[in-house]
Amino acid sequence: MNYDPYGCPIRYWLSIFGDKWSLLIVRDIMFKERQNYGQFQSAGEGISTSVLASRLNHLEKYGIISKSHDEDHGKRYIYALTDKGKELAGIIINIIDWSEKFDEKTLVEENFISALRKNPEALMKKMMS
Amino acid sequence: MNYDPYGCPIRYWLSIFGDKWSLLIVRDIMFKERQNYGQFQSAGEGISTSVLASRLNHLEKYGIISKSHDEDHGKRYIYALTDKGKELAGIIINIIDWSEKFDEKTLVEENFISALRKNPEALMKKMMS
DNA sequence: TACGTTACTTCTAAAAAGCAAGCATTATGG
DNA sequence: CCATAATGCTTGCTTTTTAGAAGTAACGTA
Repeated sequence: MNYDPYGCPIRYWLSIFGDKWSLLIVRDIMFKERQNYGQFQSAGEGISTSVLASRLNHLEKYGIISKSHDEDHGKRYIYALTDKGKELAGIIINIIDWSEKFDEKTLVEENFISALRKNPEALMKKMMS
Repeated sequence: MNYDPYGCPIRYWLSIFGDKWSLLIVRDIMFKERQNYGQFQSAGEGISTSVLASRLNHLEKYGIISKSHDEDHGKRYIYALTDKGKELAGIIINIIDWSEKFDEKTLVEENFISALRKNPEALMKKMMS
């Protein structure tokens, strides 16, 4: 049980998601249909605006999210998941599964958990669409 | 597509693994058979000793790793994955899969990747044993 | 052309991480 | 039974990162 230590996939993951906020932004887009700056900020998680700006840049730079003008709304931008970002679904499903299993305080909708454990592939496809 | 915002599983994950080092320690135990302080420290990743000590405490506190005396070796301790820690295998497999797919610089043994994509369940069981 | 909305940037203080050094505990060799 | 070495930390200081409040810039609307 081993793999090449150079170009480690775990380190790559950590270079993008090794902080308290980046994965929450992905979660917000994926599950909560948040898509612009104000929505991320007022999500109640308490991210400071300076860190939010830097995380959005970071995620865009690494190709996880895209940024485009919202035609109908002044200076507003729309942040969305790229394909690379959507394909985080598999990881996120596993995180949800694991947390639900080991943390008493974690609450996940029963529908979601049973879908996850019965047919994860189908759930993933739904999440990525 | 939604789940209850309270007791969020992603936040639980981040409370344990939302930093640059914790997941690397798990990787070291899982794949590199490292199991004591000196081995983690000299792994070449550059973790500072004070942070290493705090991360090991943290992981132990959250039930990811266990700490026991090495009977044969002076003051040495053995750090090992608990069941909860071993069950991170599913998440880690997905991270490896994703990184390999999207990062050119990431290198994973071909055997591992093909095992992962052909029969992830079997690989997981192997990893957890 | 003033005003609200949105998306940031800037500044300062607090917290965390990095780094070098030192200390404590447990063998081990003389 | 005392000096030495190996291991696992702890401590104190410096540097980097984050938090929080405030301010600015771009855009559309009245």
